[in-house]
Amino acid sequence: MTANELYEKLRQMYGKPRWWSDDPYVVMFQAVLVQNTSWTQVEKTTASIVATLDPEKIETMSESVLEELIRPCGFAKGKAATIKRLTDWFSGYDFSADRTADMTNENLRSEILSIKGVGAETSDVLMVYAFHRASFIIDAYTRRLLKRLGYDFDNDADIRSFFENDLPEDYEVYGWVHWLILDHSIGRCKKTPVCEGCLFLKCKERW
DNA sequence: AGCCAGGGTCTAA
DNA sequence: TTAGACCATGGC
Repeated sequence: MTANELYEKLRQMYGKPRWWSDDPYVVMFQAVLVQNTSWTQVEKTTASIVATLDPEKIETMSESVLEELIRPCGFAKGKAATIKRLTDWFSGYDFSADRTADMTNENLRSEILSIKGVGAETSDVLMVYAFHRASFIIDAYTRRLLKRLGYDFDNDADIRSFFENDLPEDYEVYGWVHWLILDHSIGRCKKTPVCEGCLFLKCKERW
C-alpha cells in the first residue's frame, strides 16, 4: 500500500479530520504539553484558557505560575521552561506566523529544532499546524501503524520519504494524515480495514 | 495496584 | 552514535 492509498483509506473511514488549531500559538502551547502525555489530558488542562491564550500574557507570567497552570500534563517544570523559550523565540517574529513567510522550510525547521525541549516530532507539528509547511510528522502511532502494515523501516528518515515522496506536497494533507492516524490509533480495540489488526495501545493481540 | 501515555535531553560505553 | 535512565501526573 502506498502512502496515498493509506490516506484514502483513512479518509473513507473517518472522513475529513479536524485541524489542530487555527491559532499558531495555541498549537505551540499544546504541542509542548502533549509530549509524552495523552491528548485528552491536554484538552482538559487547556479547555478553559485556549480561547484567550495570548503569547504576551504567557510572556509576562512567571514561570512558576505557568508550571501550576500546566501541572496536570506532567513534566511541568521542563515544559514550562520550553514554553517560555518557544514564546521568546516567537516574539522575534512579533508572534506572527506570516513574518516567517520568506524563510525556507529547512531554515525554519532548524530554528525551531534548536529550541531546547523541542525535538523532531514537535518541530514538525509546529511546521505543519502553526506555520503551514509540508514537513511530515512522525510519531509513535505512525511507526506502529506502518510496522503493523508489514513495513520494516528502521529509521524515521525512511518513513519520512515513504510519505513525502508519495503524498502531494501540501501541509494540509500532511496535517490530515497525522490526525487520521491519531484517530485510528486511540481508544479503539477492534480490527480495522486499514491494518487488519488492532491499533489500540494496550492491546496485546498479535496477528 | 501498577502500568503507561503521540517526547526530549543527557550520559555512558 | 546509540541505547537507556530520567522526568511527573492522571487515567484506567
